[in-house]
Formats: sequence, structure tokens, C-alpha cells
Amino acid sequence: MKIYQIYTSLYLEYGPQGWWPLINYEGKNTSKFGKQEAYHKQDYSFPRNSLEIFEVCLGSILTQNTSFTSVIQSLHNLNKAGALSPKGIKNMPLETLKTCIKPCGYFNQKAKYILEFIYFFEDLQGQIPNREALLRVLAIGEETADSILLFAYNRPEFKIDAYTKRILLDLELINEKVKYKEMKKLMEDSLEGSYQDEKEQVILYQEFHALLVNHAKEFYSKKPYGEGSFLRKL
DNA sequence: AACCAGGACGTGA
DNA sequence: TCACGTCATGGT
Repeated sequence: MKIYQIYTSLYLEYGPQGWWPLINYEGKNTSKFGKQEAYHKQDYSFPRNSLEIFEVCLGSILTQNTSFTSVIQSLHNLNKAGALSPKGIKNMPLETLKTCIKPCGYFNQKAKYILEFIYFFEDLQGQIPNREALLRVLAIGEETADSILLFAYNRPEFKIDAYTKRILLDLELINEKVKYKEMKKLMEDSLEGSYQDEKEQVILYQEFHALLVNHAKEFYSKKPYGEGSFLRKL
């Protein structure tokens, strides 16, 4: 019950967020950070094709422990190199790939991760991957798996990230030791009944995650975490 | 100058 | 299972 209050409170404050950003999107409601980041507020038709699905997956890997502005830079680098696609990246020299994704950090690891993911992605042949299969891919842990399922494939999997945990901790809804699966279950169970169908469920999960990040960037990025956060008053 | 960023993996206990 | 080290650039 309280979890859903957090959502409504955040939504009232910030409105729809329009994740996941796609760099080539040119719509009306994109100007969160100018043209650099292409969000699509209140447009839930994304991703619309295989290339956009791939771009979201790529971003999910590149953003691991990295700010998303760096991801946007890297995606633009790949795009300019004509390599924002599975084949484009495979046909590119490894060193060039590393140079393109350098802004994201961990470029040696992530270059390897991306290639590993591409083999997996091509084997799918357009099918939706299941969570267990995703987790077997080198590069994909629980959060990235949920990120890919929720934002690339519009599947109802709640994504937990460091910000989400920090907020739940601050509101004393969890303890420090909780595992990913427990937080995920807490969120999903708490939200049960707050949607009519699967489509609404996916939109709720997507917006909730984006709202948590947006709120955390302002109130949970520097210590002491949560200072001035209106969520404490719920 | 630390610290954080929309984490995952390998290792040894 | 879990605690800890490693990976690395960029912004504040």
C-alpha cells in the first residue's frame, strides 16, 4: 500500500518520464536534456523495431555503474560509425568498438559483454528472451535482465537499482541485507491490483522506476541520503 | 580530492 | 553463499 503511495506521490510531482531514451527519437516531448537525450513522454509505443530493441539492450549494458549521459555519448559514437546495430558492431574492429564506448568506462569488459550479448540476441531471431536465458549471458545480471525485459521487451519485470534500494532503505521499508529478488518481490507484490491489465502493469513499472531514479538524482545522490525528500512525509 | 554514476563477474573462504 | 577486489571514464 505504501509502495503505491510512493508512486502516486512521485508521479504527481514529476509527471510521466518517458523512458527508455532512444537517441534517434524526434518527438514532441523529448526535451529533458535538449536533443542529447531522447525521451518519449506518454508515448508507450517504444521500442518499435528490432534496432530500437537492440539499442535499449545496448544501453542497459553500457549503463552498468555508469551515468546515462555517458551512455548517450557512446551510442552517438556508434551511430556515427554506422554501427548502432548487431552486424555493425560485429563488423567493426574491436579497438574501434572500445573507442566508441570509452565514455562509459570499463570499455574492455563492456566490449566483450556487448559481443557476447549480440550472439545471444541474434539467436533469438526476434523472439522475446526469458529471464533465465538472459541471466546466463555474460554481461547480464539481475538488474540488467529486468532492464532489458521491462524496457526493450515491455515485459512486466520490476527493475531494482541502487537508487531504488537507497530510497527503500531510507524509508525503512527494507534492511541493508536484502537481496535483489526480495526487493523485486516487495515491489511487484505491493503493486498487484494497481493495474487493470499487463499493458498497464508494464507502464506502471516503467514509470515507477524512472520516477525513482529522477527523484533519487535530486535527493539521494549525496550524503546524507534522503535529506529534503518529500517521501519521508508519507 | 574524494565520491558517485540507472552493476557484473571472479575469487577465496 | 557471501564478502571483497576488479573493471575505468566523467562529472560534481
